[in-house]
Amino acid sequence: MRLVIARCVVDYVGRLSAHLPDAVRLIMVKSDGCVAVHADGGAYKPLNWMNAPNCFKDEGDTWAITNTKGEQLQISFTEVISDKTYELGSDPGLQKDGVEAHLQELLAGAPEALGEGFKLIRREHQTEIGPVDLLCTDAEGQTVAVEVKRRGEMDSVEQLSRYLEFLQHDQLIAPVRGMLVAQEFKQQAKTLAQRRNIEWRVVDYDDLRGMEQAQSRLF
Amino acid sequence: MRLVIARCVVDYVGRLSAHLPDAVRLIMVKSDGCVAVHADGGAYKPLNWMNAPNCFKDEGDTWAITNTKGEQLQISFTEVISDKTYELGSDPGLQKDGVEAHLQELLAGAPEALGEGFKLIRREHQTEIGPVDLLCTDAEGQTVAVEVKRRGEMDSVEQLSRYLEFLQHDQLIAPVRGMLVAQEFKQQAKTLAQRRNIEWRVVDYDDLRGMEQAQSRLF
DNA sequence: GACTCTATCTCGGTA
DNA sequence: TACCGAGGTAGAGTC
Repeated sequence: MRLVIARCVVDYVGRLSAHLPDAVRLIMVKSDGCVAVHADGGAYKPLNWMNAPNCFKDEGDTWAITNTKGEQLQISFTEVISDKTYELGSDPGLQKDGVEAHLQELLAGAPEALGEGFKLIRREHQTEIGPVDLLCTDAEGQTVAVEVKRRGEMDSVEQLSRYLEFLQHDQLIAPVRGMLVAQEFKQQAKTLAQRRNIEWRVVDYDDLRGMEQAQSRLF
Repeated sequence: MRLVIARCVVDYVGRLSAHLPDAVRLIMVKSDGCVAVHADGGAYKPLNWMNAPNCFKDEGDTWAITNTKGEQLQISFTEVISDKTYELGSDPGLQKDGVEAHLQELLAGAPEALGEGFKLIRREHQTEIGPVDLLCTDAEGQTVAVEVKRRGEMDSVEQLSRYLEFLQHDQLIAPVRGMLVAQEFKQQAKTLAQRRNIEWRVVDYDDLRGMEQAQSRLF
């Protein structure tokens, strides 16, 4: 990784045009070739950047970095204060826990957490406008389309509404109930769900984990 | 700005849990107190971070950074390779050109780009649930609610649908046509728009600029 | 402070 | 490759 502290002017032309007047900044060049220009503030997002893969041209006091789509980042240096390169080696990578995918996985393994007699038909059921997280049947054998979220907000209700709109026209599946499942809900989401005749249910991540472990001990 | 190159283990506990095994990384601390942990690859997004404002506790070989929501980032150093601080000064900031606001501006100045005989009634027409980008009349004098986007996606169709729902109940305005305008559209957005009886139209940014310039030369 | 919407979103998955 | 959806989305603007 190359770290350059320098006074510079930066221009980006691509999906939009952006210009940075002359000032001292950090320019980070990673070993995969991506470049980021950071100011000393403003969270982790750089002011300007160019992802890998790209073509890097060093013209002395100006760098011209172009990607395959023709977008270009140009950095003109007026004063280089520091220029150092470090060997970092490869990174073992980030391990995440507690995202939506895990919640969906746990629910697929324990559909009865959604309601008594619930059985899983399939995960990621494809429709014309995207995949429904879980397709189940309830105790009466009626189909239930389930949308799983970490937090239930308005757009979750709309997403499920869209799916239902299409599923109700699928003769193999209709009629369908809609159910929104999340660890917490915003009041607005509950209100909208009720108006749309969509059920909502709070599930607890740790409880589900417990159920899964209890089940795995049974077999 | 403080730049530390170090072998370290990182843990984040907050909205999710994330763990980084021991490896050499760059830790960037900006003057506003935000912290970012970068690997030597993977675009500009850090592996882990904590935005400002936060409480930074240096316990020697471990940093504990906590924000007001109780989320915590913990960095344990096993070997510090470099630790340097630079004065960057304040940044004049980024100047952008070519975002949605400009597209809306150009269309407001050239409504005929939306269809023959189109005339602008007003921009940012307020409804109970938010502003409609452009309100126009078509050649027949019927009102058209126009939503402007850089890219037309499903969310855009939903947004316009919501507005139309309210506008159709406004006796001064109804009946209203809905039109989605963008530089490009996703297929699913087109499908959903068609189902909702919403028109969609591709416009070209450079063409619009040309129209505007041609018009300004006329007067 | 809460809500809404944009973003050179980024990033990972999948067809 | 393109498309789709999640995100510790972040960040800006509005109310």
